[in-house]
Amino acid sequence: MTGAIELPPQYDPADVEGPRYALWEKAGYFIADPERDAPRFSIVIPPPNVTGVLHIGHALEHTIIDAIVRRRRMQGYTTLWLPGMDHAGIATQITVERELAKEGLSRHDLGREAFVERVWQWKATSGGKILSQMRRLGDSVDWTRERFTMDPGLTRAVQTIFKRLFDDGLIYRAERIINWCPRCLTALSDIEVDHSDDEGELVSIRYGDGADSIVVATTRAETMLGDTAVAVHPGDDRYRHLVGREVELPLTGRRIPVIADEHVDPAFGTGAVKVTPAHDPNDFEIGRRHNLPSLTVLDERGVVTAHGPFLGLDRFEARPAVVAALRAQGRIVAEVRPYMHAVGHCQRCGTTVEPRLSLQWFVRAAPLAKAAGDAVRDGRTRMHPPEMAARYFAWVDDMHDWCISRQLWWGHRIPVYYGPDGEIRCIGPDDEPPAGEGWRQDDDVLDTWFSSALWPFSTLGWPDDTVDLRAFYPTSVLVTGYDILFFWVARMMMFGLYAMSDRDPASAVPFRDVALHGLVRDATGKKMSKSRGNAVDPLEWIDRFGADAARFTLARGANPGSDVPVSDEWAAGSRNFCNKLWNAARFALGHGARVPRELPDAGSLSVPDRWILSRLSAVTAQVDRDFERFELAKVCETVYHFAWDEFCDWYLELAKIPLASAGASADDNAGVPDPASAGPGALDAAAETTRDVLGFVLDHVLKLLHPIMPFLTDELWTALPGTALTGEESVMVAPWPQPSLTDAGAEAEMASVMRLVTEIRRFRSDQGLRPGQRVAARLAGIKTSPLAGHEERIRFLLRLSPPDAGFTPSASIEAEGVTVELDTAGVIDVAAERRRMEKDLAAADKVAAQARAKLANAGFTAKAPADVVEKTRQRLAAAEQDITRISDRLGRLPG
RNA sequence: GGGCGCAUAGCUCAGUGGUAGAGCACUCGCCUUACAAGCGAGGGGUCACUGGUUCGAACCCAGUUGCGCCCA
Repeated sequence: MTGAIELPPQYDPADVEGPRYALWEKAGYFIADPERDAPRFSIVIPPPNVTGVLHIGHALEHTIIDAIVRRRRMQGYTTLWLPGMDHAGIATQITVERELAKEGLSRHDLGREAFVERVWQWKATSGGKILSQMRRLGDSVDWTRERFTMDPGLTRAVQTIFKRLFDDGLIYRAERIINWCPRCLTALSDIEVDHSDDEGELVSIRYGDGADSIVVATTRAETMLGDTAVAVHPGDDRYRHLVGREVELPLTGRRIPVIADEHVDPAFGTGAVKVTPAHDPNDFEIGRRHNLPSLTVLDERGVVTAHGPFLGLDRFEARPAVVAALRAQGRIVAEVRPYMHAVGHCQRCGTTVEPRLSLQWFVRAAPLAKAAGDAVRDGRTRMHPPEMAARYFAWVDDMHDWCISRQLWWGHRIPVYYGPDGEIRCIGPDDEPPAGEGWRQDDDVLDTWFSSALWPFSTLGWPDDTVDLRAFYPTSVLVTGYDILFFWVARMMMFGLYAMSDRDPASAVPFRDVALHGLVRDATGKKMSKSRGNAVDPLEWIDRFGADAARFTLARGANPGSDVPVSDEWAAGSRNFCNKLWNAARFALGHGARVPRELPDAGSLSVPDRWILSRLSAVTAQVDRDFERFELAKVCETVYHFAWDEFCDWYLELAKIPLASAGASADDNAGVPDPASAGPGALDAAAETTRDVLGFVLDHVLKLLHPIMPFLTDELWTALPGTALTGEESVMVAPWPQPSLTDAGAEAEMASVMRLVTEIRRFRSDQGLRPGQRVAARLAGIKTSPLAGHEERIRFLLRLSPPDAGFTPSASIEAEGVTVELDTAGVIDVAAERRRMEKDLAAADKVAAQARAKLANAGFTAKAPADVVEKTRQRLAAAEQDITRISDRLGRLPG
């Protein structure tokens, strides 16, 4: 009948994944049609770096996004997941400069224009590896809308917003202390600096002599060459006599003033601090307040420029040299070494950041940041999990101005021109740059994050009023790591609200929901890193376990806002789950399962049918609830448990009864008890119903799992007869399932069957009876029990044969109101049976004691809800019955 | 120093007032004709500590200890 019977017994993802992705792409399923009459759902990719390759963090993020997007697509939304990359100014420039260096060239040898051209060439040949890797993962992105931050359209967006901000006074140029990387030779914003506690030294130096001397402590002795004051607290009596006087700055011969400033902490060190306005942000502020000169003593590479013996020394060479020279003069009063203190490092290259006084462009953050905070405060944008909003507020409510100029060539060049007479002109994308003698454009480019901050609308065509922009902005959800809440989320909020300020406030936000995920960690919760050697390569996982297994492993750990531990073992477990589904489908297809046009009416459904359908309804509803709350881990847990522990372990086993009975020969039918009353017609009808229910449940399970495990589910779904009824060729575009029937009675009945079966299995296991061994048994009392209709099912699951003429029960077990008498051919392990019963007795005793204690408490019976009291009474009664029964049996055990 | 969070089985984590759970790991028995990447059964927890609220606390409150992260 179906070719599906020939499915191999093991699932091989390698056979399936590539062709299936190609099929989806060819069919155009990923493409969003904004003209279609349907609700819309959009997500922009957090743009990976053009120099990057797919790492496990991307795999996690993309799994989450793809799952969300695929479900919405199945729900009928016009769904856009927009892919693309950012140009990664510093990283890309470093990469290409490194290539050039192999040819013995620097970017200056090429010149700006040729260098930028060279970067574009590099991008064309070596950049964007991650895009093809995303296909391996199954990302259902709309490739026709792929964007890059340096594209003409996005560049136009950058120029447009720069000009607007400039005209609104929200962008300004100023000489400030900024974070400078002496290796990348560019300014960095505050958040591109990573702080760590490093070993250093704290050196106390005596400035001046005799009564006019004062001791200052510093971790950066070499900067003393640029000191222009010593500051003390105005209320500090120790130094009151010195304020207003001058002391001699050692090694330089300069005399510098002692000043009083409120911001000096009198309790720290000696209470006196050296002031180097050109090389320390705090000192810069002190300098501004007191009109101190700023003396730059280090150049852009961190080399000493102050004339004297230290000229030309690197800052880290100059430090010990300065200390040695001071020591020689007897000016070192104290040294603490090692001294742990916070040191900033360039996020890209790790070099110690140098605070540097320079002329840079800044975004005035306060008004933009306030709007960004308010949008979350008033619920226009919701954070998941909500606790994360606290961090967001802490950042946006106290945001420093953002340094946006970078001394690079790769990036969006600042659209500002300087005239011969000191004019400054900012031009928009459609303006002619000023021509004429003496005009030149600013040399610097903008921070990459400046363009990334526009991503949710620049990618949709802004500043033009495009169809896409109208259809897909605001985007529905932003999925990203909590570690870049500041980098990205806050800035997209700021720029989105600003650029869209002509819209109503509720639809000016760049996204309605922000779903934050954590970092992927190893099995013991350690951060993954190349140096530690514990990093997982997602492509290797895909090769070894399949993309679906890799995705399931990640999704299964994806609790909102929490880190995600993973290991090879867990990925193997996910692969096993894939294989389980594969085999469940193999069984079902081999037995004629097909998706019915509609479910058979309730009257022709068996109790197991109604049970599994009822459970499926509950699972479907639960999956929907969890998807809405971005609880991917719970989605996985729920479906995994249903598919494996309920559908496979119980329903499929029970389905073998009607399937084997119908039209089967006596031989095929071995072991399956014939219901004496049913004729062949009834048997066939039961089998047909079972085929329908099997197909129905399988169809739903595959749909529910498709967002997480797209490849396997589509492979099986398309093999399942009946799925194409409504014309869909792929589960990707099939309608998302809805709960069907609910039947609490069937659920309770099946729960009872399962408890009984498990109880007898326990006996069999304790007695060492092999699983396959048939045992003659009598189910006494079943006819009058609630399980009356289930005898053949119980017999089948337990491999119990009917009592024959010589039936001699050697053991009996009472459970669920049924007494199961077994003929174990006289062989019974009495000791094992005694252990089993004593254990049951102890358990019942414990339950009874707990329940009795509760009921003895007058407060409990008086104040607890009636149903809770009643349940406790029932529990006690049941336990007491068990105690009586088990004690009685124990007493009658031989020996 | 400020803020946020965490502490539940060997490991990683769910569980937000009413009988402590899952995956993996572990023990025993099984090639039972969908699946050994499997099947059946089992062991394992003073829910960090102390106090409080409550008839009842893993859960709510306060404090303590330890750990993590963000910011300065």
